[in-house]
Amino acid sequence: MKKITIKDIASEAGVTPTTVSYVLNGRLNKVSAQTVERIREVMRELNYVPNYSARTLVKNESKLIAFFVPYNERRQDGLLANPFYSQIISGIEEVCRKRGFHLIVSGIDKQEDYSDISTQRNLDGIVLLGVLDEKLLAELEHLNIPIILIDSYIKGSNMCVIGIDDEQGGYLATRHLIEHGHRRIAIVNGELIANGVTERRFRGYERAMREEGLFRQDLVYSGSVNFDYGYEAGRSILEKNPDITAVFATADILAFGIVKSVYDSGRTVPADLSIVGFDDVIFASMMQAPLTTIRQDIYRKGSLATEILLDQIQGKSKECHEEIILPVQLVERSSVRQRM
Amino acid sequence: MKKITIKDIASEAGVTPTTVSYVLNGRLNKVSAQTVERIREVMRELNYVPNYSARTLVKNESKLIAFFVPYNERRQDGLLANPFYSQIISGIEEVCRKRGFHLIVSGIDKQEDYSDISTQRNLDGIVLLGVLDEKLLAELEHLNIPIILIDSYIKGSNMCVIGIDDEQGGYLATRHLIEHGHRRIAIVNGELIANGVTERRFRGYERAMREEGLFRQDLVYSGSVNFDYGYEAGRSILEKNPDITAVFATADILAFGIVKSVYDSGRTVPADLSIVGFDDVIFASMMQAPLTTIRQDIYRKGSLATEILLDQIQGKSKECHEEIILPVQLVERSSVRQRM
DNA sequence: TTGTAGGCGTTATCAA
DNA sequence: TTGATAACGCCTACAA
Repeated sequence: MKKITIKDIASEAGVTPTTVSYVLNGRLNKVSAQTVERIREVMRELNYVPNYSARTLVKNESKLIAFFVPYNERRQDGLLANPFYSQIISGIEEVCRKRGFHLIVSGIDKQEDYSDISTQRNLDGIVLLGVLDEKLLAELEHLNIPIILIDSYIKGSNMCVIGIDDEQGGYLATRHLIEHGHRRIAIVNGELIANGVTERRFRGYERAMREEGLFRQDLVYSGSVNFDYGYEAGRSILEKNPDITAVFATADILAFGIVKSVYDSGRTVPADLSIVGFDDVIFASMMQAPLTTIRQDIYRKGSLATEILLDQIQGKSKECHEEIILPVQLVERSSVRQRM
Repeated sequence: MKKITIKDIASEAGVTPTTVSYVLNGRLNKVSAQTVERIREVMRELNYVPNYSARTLVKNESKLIAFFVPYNERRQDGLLANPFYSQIISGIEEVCRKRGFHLIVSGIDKQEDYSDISTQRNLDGIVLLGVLDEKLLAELEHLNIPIILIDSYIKGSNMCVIGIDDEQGGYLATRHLIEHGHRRIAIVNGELIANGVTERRFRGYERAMREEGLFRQDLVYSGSVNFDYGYEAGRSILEKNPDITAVFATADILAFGIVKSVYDSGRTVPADLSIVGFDDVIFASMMQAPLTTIRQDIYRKGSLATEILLDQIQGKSKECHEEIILPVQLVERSSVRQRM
């Protein structure tokens, strides 16, 4: 199947490529109404579809953005298997599609990858998840295209940041447990990387605990953010610290692991252990004993980030220096019990 | 930041763009060893990154493939929120990355979208999920690029198809329940679209049931493949058909809904209702009462599909007419009880 | 071993 | 209102 180009349209319509290009780019005041109509008709007949590579080359805009996810080699079950990622991609993809952009999705390990893809493809913009490396950000600024950071607590200049109030979320979760009569409340956590979201959630926990004089270092469990670590931490709590009555898990996926360990040991949630999660991943509400958790609108995070990014790309909005903080909210379900 | 082009490299190295292009394209026999070295060095110094748009334009290959997911307007929670999708994307993305391709992810509603994106971007290949429309396939063949179908039971000529033995999976699941002493076994199902995967799974169920003379039309529940319908079907079974002791759910997500409805009615799994799912989505094993289910390797489906596609693109493999059937396997966990 | 010239499909500038 | 022409960055015959 031969490719239809602007030239084919031109000769078929009896004009030059230039004229066709005009109507293609909406310069309708420069072309007579009837020529416009004729050209349009030919385009329909021949089923013309523009070539973005050519267009990108001359216009220096690609209608292409990328979503980059930091990638650890350790994670062998696949980069995006975490439901959190898929929900966020969902939001990004949908906005892209509706606004005529295409979306490249890629995991990233080495630093250069970011800028390589971006210059190779002439990306118009980038959505970046959870990046915490200042050097990297500096590098990215060189690219000179709009970038929006999701869940980062450091930022480059002229980059939008969108996130949630993680500290407040951690505080809310912990307060909820305290108000339900719990005193010995553990936190199960990812690695406490400086400026990461889990660190903020931890701080919220710490604040709530200190307010009541309840904070103790041996209530803090730190590992990786995945099911297996949650399970492990759960077992350890049940076996070695049976006086702990409640746990704040800084991610639902951790909470799931803990819940499982409770049941596997013949106990139940919330009778034997109360749990509050974080994220409100889609599965949190699906469990038999639905998880009380801190809700953030993950889909919205992705879609809003993309709206802002595309606005910037299309010059609809100024450069963006402030942070956008989406609200968090405690969703009460069935994983916390009231103690006397 | 000025863009570094092949010309900059050339002038810096004291040669012409042609020579640079040679080393870029591995025509090393055409260039003297020292010039190669010099050019390479300059490229490193200047941090040269090739422009894929330009390259695509002349070579007519883009190093870009797309993953298309059929999109229903009905689904408002976001296209990819289903963990099944995220696991499959994971597999696709990783193979792409490792083999130097980039991946576009897009939902698709209207038929034209497929071919539009593909010609706009000069896609080198396409991974298509669950497409059942013959007309569409015919259209796609026009594109004349490798396409691989995942989970389709109809196929165009010269398209690879990769799937699993859905019929066998349905059969295995049902046999498992029969062997555990169940007689009244319901099936909870998506819409029975001709040639869809759920239809095959249904057939496996039907065969197993008929073998034992157990098949009855009123044991068949059909709706949409999502949590809510599972819940609804579960309630209906418990209330109106309490003599049903077991259910085969043709997707884990349906099973989750059923499980929830059982617990919500004050009953438990598997004491009051035995359940077998299908897919072995990542959550299936995470539940407190882990789900007995038919396992398919979703990640592998994505990665293998992509390997095959890229092989075809790079001419490593011939055109592909056969179907690839990945094995399924019953994973016994805790959602089925033995009846006397 | 290296260079020249033309072209990939599109847009932008300037002229007609 | 339309058309020539050059340019975007790169590749490939072909020539030197």
